Amino acid sequence: MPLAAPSAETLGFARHDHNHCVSEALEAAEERCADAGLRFTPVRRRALEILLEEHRALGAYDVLERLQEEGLGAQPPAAYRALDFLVANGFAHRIERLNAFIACTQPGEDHVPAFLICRTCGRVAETVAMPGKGVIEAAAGATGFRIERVLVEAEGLCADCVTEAGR
Amino acid sequence: MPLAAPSAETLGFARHDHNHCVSEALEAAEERCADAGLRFTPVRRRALEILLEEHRALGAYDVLERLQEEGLGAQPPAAYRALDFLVANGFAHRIERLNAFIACTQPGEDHVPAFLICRTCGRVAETVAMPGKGVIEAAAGATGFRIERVLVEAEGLCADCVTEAGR
DNA sequence: GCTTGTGATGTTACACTATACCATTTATGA
DNA sequence: TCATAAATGGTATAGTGTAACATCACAAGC
Ligand SMILES: [Zn+2]
Ligand SMILES: [Zn+2]
Ligand SMILES: [Zn+2]
Ligand SMILES: [Zn+2]
Repeated sequence: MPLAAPSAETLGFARHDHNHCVSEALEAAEERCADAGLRFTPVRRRALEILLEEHRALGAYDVLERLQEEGLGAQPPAAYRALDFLVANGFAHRIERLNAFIACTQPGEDHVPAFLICRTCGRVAETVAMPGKGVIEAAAGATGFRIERVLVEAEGLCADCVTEAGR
Repeated sequence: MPLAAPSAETLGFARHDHNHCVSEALEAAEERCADAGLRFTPVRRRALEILLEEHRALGAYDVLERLQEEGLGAQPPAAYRALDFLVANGFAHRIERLNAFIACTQPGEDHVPAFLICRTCGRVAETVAMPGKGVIEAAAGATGFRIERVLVEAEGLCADCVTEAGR
């Protein structure tokens, strides 16, 4: 590693060794795809890597832009296809509020993701929503609605931005 | 009422007297705007009425189309402005998952709305999310994130569509 | 009445997000 | 090898949302 020092950047809102976390996640994805008989093609791999590099939500066109720089697909469908694959197989999530995508922080584990979105700095943290205990589930049960997927996204200010604003 | 019989249609997923519910909600909105010093203009009133008429989520362009038929604004901004007003003042909600809007079922009351979205028939029911008791709030508190707004949207099959599919 | 400021509306033009569709290539498996 | 399915390339277009500026309506104060 000649120039760039191994960096500790902010993931979600916590610090960690970023280089390590990216490569590890990619390896894990590779392995999981092999096991599941999924094709982890160059475009899909690179798309995931792009999402992992930034720990924030990226729009499909942001991803496309980076893919284009490397000759991996030049049109919107290329990005959407890769992202759809990642979302469908649990490697990434879509943030509806932002029309954007983010790498999953616990791929492979069955979970109901929830997101904390800072409206100032745009960073996003993934956490987990309470499974099966909410009032929503109760209301659904009462009316016979069968829930297949729950989307939870919270907007507000992250700790750093609260401090900024508080001064 | 000459031709159309006073109808009992489906609100969310429950039956009710629809004519009555629309007019009542409009009157209530009128009153609340008067009290709060808000201008409940023709476009805004009609936009709310449109949302109330259908008890489902409508896209901004669906609303625009209906407004156009009556000469109330011909361009997208007209619809978006009216809808923004309704959302900002609690008369309607935006469903992020659908890029659509729906009239609030309990305007005036401070609540965290949650939605049940049927992926087959497209109907949407509003219920309430548990305020302050979820794991999300706990995770937010732990990291110093200050939540300002929470978005909860559940996708699945409504009772009718479950029955359909079950056969 | 007139002025003035604010908020609402009209209008154009454009930016951003997403998909339908068809042709071509690549991998998989009989 | 050949048939099949999956993935990609590419065009075009649909759908969603806003910036920016001009104009209009209204209410408060002179
Ligand atoms: Zn996840
Ligand atoms: Zn922040
Ligand atoms: Zn509501
Ligand atoms: Zn249904």
